[in-house]
Amino acid sequence: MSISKTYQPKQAEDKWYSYWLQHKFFRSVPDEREPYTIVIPPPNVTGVLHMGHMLNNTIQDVLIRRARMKGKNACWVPGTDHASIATEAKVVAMLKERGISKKDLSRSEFLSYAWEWKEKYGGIILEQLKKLGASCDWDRTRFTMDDDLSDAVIDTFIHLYKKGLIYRGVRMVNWDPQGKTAVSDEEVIRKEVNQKLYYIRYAVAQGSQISDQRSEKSDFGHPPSDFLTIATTRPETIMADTAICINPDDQRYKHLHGKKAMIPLIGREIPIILDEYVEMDFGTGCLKVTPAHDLNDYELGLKHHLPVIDILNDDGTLNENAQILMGEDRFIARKKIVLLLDEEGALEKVEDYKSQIGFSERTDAVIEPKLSMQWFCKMEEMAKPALDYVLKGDIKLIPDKFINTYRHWMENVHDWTISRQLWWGQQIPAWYLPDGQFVIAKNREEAFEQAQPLSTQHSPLTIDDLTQDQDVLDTWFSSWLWPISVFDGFKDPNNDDINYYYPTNDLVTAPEILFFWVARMIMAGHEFRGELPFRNVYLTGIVRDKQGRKMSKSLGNSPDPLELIEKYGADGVRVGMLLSSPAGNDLMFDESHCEQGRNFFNKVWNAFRLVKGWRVDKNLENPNKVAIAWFKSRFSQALAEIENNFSQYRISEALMATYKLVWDDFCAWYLEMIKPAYEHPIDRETYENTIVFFENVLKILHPFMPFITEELWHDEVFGERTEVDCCIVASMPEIEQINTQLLEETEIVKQAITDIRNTRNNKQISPKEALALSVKANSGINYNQYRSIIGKLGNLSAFNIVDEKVSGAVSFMVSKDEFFIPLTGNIDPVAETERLNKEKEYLHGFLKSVEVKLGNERFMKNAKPEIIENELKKKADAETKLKIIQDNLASLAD
RNA sequence: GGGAGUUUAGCUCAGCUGGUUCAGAGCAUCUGCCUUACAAGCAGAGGGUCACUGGUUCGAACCCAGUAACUCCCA
Repeated sequence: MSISKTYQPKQAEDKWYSYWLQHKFFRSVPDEREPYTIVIPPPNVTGVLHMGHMLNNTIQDVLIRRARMKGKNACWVPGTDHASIATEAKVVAMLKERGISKKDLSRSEFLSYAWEWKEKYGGIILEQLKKLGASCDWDRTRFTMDDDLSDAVIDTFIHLYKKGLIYRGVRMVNWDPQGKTAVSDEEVIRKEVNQKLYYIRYAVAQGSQISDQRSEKSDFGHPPSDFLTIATTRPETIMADTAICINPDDQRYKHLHGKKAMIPLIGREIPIILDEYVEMDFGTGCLKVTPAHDLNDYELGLKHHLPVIDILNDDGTLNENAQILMGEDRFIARKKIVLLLDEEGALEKVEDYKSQIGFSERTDAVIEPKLSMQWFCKMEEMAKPALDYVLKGDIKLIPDKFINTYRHWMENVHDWTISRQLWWGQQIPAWYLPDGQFVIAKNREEAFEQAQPLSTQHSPLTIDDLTQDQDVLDTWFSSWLWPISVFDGFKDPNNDDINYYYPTNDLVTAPEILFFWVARMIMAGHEFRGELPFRNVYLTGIVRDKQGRKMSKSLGNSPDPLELIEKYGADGVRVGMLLSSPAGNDLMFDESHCEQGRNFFNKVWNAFRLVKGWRVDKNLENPNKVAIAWFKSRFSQALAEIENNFSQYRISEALMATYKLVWDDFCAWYLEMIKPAYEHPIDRETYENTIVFFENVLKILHPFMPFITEELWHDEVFGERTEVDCCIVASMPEIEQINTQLLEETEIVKQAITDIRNTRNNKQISPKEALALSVKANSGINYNQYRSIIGKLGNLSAFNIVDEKVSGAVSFMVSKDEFFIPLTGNIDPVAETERLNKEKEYLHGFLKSVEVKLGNERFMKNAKPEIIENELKKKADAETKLKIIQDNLASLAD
């Protein structure tokens, strides 16, 4: 069987992915092996694969494949999230395109459109993950609105309600006027925005005696006692003002105590109240208090028992309470009211002003603080044990710098707004009686039973008198159950799956959703199973572009992952994603990383072509015993390093260690050491060892580059393979004995070879021209062992081990050993002397610093013995080298 | 405004308990090679006042304090 000159990723990827599926290698069922479990952070059904997913899922797949090869029962559970706001927005947009308005649809009509949309597009992202090579157990695919998962949501709602952890109340919430729903604090993105600060005059009256200045503009505003000035960024809300507040200590406004002010344009009278909350040096020191439209004002209003006047409709337009500009959008109203105020002479000035404004994560609309009736979940009680898991180290956050952030959040946790004014999602199981009382029940029948005794009506209550709450639950209210619900832990709390797979092992996710999701899963795990949901949380970074900007669709700076796969192969992209992404650090994505990944698999492919081309001659002796022994040791050494990196979740470092082992040690050194001359056969022993090494190389590469490794695994050079003898389920090589002396000596040999090549470079001698080399071994290394390696890689015609210096030769020193290349015609004694003098100078300086250290009484007294010993050794080594150099200088002078 | 983090080669990052004259890797750069596995390559090389200022120590990239710049979270 011949092998093509280059690797064809696309073909191999399709072939092996379906082969793996067909042979159910991703499938996991409980057995006697140790489980290793990851639940996927379910991507939104509306999602298309972006670079963040690529990074996240590559890491998960590396972990899963590695665990599988280490003999664990590896289970990666995939699925999608119903993402209520995002999906509902998508469906509304789709309907709009078809000329249908949501208003004209009943709830069930709308939902049937939504499900239709979900069936059509909801699976796209999972299909895309397959292209990446994700080895999920697809038979276990779940969706957060599957019947069982929805049941779990409703049951937990009821459970928490009964426990007193869920309540209903009027609160100030973040209102998204575009999505027309409340959103949680975590879904509000704050951005700094250039705004205007408007200074507006309010007339002041004695008690309730307000003069009719309103009609006489000329009188307005001259004597300071006649008006006060407030500063606001939101002039359109003045109609909702219910007080003016000043600091009681503010000397400027003592005269206003106990008086009243009048709102311009509408002439409503409001009290002037005193509170230390007001900062005297911000704005004018007079604060307009608008309880309905500002959180702080709302709290101030509660304290001072102020009325609440809400002037906004759900869509952000002004309502009849505003008295003026009714029906206008809040931003248009702002512009118009400024003109009106100016006309009336109530606008003093306008300044530029920068401040933070909240935007909806989902719709990007400016968030409006709004009072509304919502459902809440109490967090404090559940946060406590969830915090302890992390503080005690039962759950590890990687990197651990996130522990602080986590603690800070958990200690200051506030109640969670769980209702959303949407249709797509789990409808809140609250049922209202005609008189406004409500019961919490799983369905209408149960609700009716509970409701009957409560009824205050004269006529008997009928089941149809009940109406269910129109709102649905926050998406995260289903996501937080994910690690339990994917194993049916609610429906059947003692089933084999949940008992076997739960708690899961690792969770790989973005730090942005540490609180949204991770913290709440920990709470849910404790609340509903009395156990943590996972042991390690690997927090990835954000994928950014070269300029450090977050990759996003709107910026258009994100490459299409599928195109990248097309261009560099899935293996190339996987390696590219991992090359530079330590946990918790943002990843500056650069396509050149993928190129590096592609070059890497190309290297592996070509190395394979070399080995595959060899012909074995059984009669040959093995001349490569040292090379083989060296690579064995080196492989184990690297394996230990890789192992150690993985144990600390340093995945990019594990990849780099693998990369260097394969490229440098295996290809550049080992294969070059043993490579037979062109068209010459190889001995059997070397060949067989090399085949085993290659197989081991494929194994350690597999988690990073699953496709090419599987492709090569099945080549005939490895002998017959059964149908299920695949790289994906091969067992990882184990660490064997490491011969440290051999490794150290080989490093010296490699350095000597480099120096030979260097000499060639400097003297412009072709690599093809064989050279003679002599070594005076002062270190005790037996160079006979390395004769063939040095001879081959250095292209030597002779290699002599000598006891005396060779005069008239180019020389170099590695460790303590001296090497000589007789190149009489080529030596420049002046340059050589200069070089040696430089070396001498350096060693003198070095020696001096060591001697100073050793002569320092306090060093000798305080330093650890092994450090002193090391310094003594350094001294001795330097002295030996110095002596050699001096000898060389002397012989040059002859 | 409060809290956290970062700052080491042109770029991306290592540097674990302070101890090889002030330091490593990959990529990029430069020089020479189309040497029948690989130019997506081979062989070499250069490149750093470890952000700044002080302190602790026999000894600091590492510990402490302050300064600056950037990033993130919360208000």
